[in-house]
Amino acid sequence: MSFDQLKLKNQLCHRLYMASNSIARAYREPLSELNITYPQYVVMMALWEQDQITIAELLAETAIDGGAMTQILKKMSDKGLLEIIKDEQDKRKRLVQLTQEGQALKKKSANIPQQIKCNFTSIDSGQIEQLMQLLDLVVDDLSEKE
Amino acid sequence: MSFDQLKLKNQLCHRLYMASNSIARAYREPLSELNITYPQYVVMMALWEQDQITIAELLAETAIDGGAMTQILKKMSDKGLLEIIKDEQDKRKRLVQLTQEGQALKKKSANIPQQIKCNFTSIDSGQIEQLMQLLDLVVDDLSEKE
DNA sequence: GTTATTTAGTTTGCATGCAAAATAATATAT
DNA sequence: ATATATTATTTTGCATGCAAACTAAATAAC
Repeated sequence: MSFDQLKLKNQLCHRLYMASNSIARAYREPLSELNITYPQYVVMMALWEQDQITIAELLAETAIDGGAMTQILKKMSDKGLLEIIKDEQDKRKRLVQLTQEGQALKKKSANIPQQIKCNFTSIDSGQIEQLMQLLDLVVDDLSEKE
Repeated sequence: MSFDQLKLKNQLCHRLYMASNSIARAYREPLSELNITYPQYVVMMALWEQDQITIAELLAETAIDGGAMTQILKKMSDKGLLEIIKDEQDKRKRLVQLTQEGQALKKKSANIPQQIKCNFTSIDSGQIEQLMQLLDLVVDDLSEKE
């Protein structure tokens, strides 16, 4: 056998690894000016769309690890971006709620997508759309199927 | 303004994040049977293609972080998969060399690509090829340009 | 109505990714 | 030749991703 399948150049996983790390790295500088990390930015985006959701809902939206989420939310809470309040109906649950400062950060972030897109000179928006659709297929195929 | 650009569903970065994590997770089980982690597998793939290369070359091939690489190689060396030897010409450099055990692992890994591909039911090999090409464009656009 | 089970979150231990500082050795400059 | 800069690699500190164990609270079983 040829072992071609084991060559790095033929691995979708490695392409995803490099692309994901590359783009997360591209966000570092713009986000550091807002004093947040990339996963924290993801949490913010989720909350800007839907505020006052449970941690479980936030986990489902962001696909961030549960163990990491606890730490991330604690840091964001310390920074004054959000508050974690108890759900009186179900005391197991906790609700995440943006502070005014957290809400205000949305405006400061409005230009970040554009900043990132500036990097893309050899790929157009149609191809990015196509890329996202293909990635959705990958994620769907790999998600828990039961 | 609409802030549509800040919605999670419109973020290429988040698609890449989910896809990359999903596929790395898919490798966990098959690789745990070989007693290696995903980045260690990437190092192995690089070395199966080209053995006895410097750490710098290995970093370039794999795109793994330099700081992490030191630890990864140490663990792989402890497991007896490879050896790190000094370059007598240039004493700053160190060469990475597979052991017999490391070379033998290639055969045991031969079926892993197929195992992973079994997960893909809604995406065909043509689309995967297309996906990899698009990812290459992303990586190229985001790589250090100087 | 206790007991068992499930659900929501947190904690822990390990393995990175990353930036920045530190080390050691080679190459350059003057 | 010696000071300076560059290269190769390691170390350190912080922020996750992940699996597994753990806690607390709500549900289901009986």
